[in-house]
Amino acid sequence: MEPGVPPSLSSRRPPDTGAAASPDSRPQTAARDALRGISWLGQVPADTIEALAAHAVLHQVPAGSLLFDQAETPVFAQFLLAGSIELLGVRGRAETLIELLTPFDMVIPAAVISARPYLMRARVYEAAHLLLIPAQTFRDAVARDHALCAVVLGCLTAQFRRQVRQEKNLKLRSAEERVGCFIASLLGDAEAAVTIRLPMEKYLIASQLGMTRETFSRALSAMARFGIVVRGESVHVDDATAARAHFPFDPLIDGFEPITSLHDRRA
Amino acid sequence: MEPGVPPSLSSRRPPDTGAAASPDSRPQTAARDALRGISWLGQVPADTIEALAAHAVLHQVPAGSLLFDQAETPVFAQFLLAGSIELLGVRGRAETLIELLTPFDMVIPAAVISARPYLMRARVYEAAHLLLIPAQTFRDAVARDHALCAVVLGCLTAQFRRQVRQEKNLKLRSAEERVGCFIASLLGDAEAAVTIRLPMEKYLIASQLGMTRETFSRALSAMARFGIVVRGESVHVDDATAARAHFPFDPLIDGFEPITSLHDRRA
DNA sequence: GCGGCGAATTGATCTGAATCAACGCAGCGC
DNA sequence: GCGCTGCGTTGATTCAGATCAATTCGCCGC
Repeated sequence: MEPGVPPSLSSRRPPDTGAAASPDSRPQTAARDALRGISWLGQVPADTIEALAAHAVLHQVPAGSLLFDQAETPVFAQFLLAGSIELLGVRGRAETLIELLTPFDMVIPAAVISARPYLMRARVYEAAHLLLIPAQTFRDAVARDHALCAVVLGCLTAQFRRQVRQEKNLKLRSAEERVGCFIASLLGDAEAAVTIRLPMEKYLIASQLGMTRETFSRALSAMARFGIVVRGESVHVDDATAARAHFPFDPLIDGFEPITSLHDRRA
Repeated sequence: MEPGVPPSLSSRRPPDTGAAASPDSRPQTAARDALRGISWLGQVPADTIEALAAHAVLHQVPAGSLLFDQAETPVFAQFLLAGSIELLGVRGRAETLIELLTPFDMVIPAAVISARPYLMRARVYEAAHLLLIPAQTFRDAVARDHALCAVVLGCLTAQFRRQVRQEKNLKLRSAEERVGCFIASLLGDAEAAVTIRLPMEKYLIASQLGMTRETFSRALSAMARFGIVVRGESVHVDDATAARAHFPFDPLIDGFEPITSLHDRRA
């Protein structure tokens, strides 16, 4: 049933074996610096950051690894620092991609916060760099620190809205339109003829757009009608303005969804 | 493109005209009682409840009304006290149902919290009873009161997880399976033959299950194979246990998703 | 050079569900 | 009574996109 299931079906390596962390002479320092690097945690006071860092572990995970499976109970709160992670709904053998996470995001905070079983499988797409904090430690910190609670709320808000956007894209546009809009989104504000490069392998893009490789390939060919010619990973567009006109940007579907905090918009 | 668009296409009555509220000699008292009636707000201290109630308005809205449209900026935080509300993704003429809200839930807190445009249209399904709080008042209260922040986080968490469940149901099951599982969920723990009643009109169920009336009707006929016979709004099941076996309950899709607060599971 | 392998392309076919269309059958107003 | 209108059923048709199958391309190791 499912488009885009990567071939390497995971060298099962649950992070539960916290031991395998990258060795560091002062691990807490590294963890603290990593947390500091997440800009949307900026509002969180230093002592809470320290408390989290004290129990944190940094982890590198190769592509294809299973981070956790659905029905498992969250053991760690996880921050994605690099790479990407696919979140999949699973039923028997069938998998369906629900979302693709990129830095700097949390891995399903909804399950961690509610201390209930994951509803999705998480598999590493591109080799990832994670920061792990024991789930209970994290929940305690959220319960104690209002500022942390507020930024987690902001993070979850962004994830919710991204999911709505994704669902609208899938249900309101045809496969060809999705491809066209995806290409259009790569054009930036170019005016005339441009040649750009696909940002990743095609089967990867296909699964993000919710279709099979074959359908994606056919849709790309069909783009020729609009002066969009794809050869290999390079995309030549005769007239960027015209292309955008055919596949108009919809801010309520395609727009970027930043993680914001309550306090950001007080001003 | 869309299943289940109700006929009465909204007697546009935006709540922005806060005036139309139900008259009450002591409106704040009524609002406070309403807020007290929302059990998941239990953790929130009395003075915050009072502050919210002071600016709150109670509102009754008939079926079919448009609460707000996508792209609008939230004016009120809204609590659904009775009735139901459909949340729709819209593109041009096409609508697609994303979620159906029931009491006691907030109406897209994600947009209110982030102070960004709604991504969905909200239309009243069954005549609704709402409590409105000016958006900025609500955001300020969340920014000031940690407990309120925590329960809103819990509310949003539940909504996120419900949406994941819904998406899995749609993408991992066929139309017929969805219908079967829906029927099975109505059986409770009956063992042998039972006759039950459909909880609402069929076209309504169809749209909740993400299909057209026609497809739903055909699927119901097909249920006869499994000893499930529908006539009018009554459903006769020959063997409830067998029916459940054909359409097994999946706790990661069908399960109920309660609104929980961080503090609930401290014990 | 060769062989092998996964990604990509292309074509043929299949299928689930939407769409289109016609009709039965309630309830309601007059 | 009449006709209306909205729900529900049933049948025929269409269609987008998945699936199946066959090839080609590009890349890597040797």
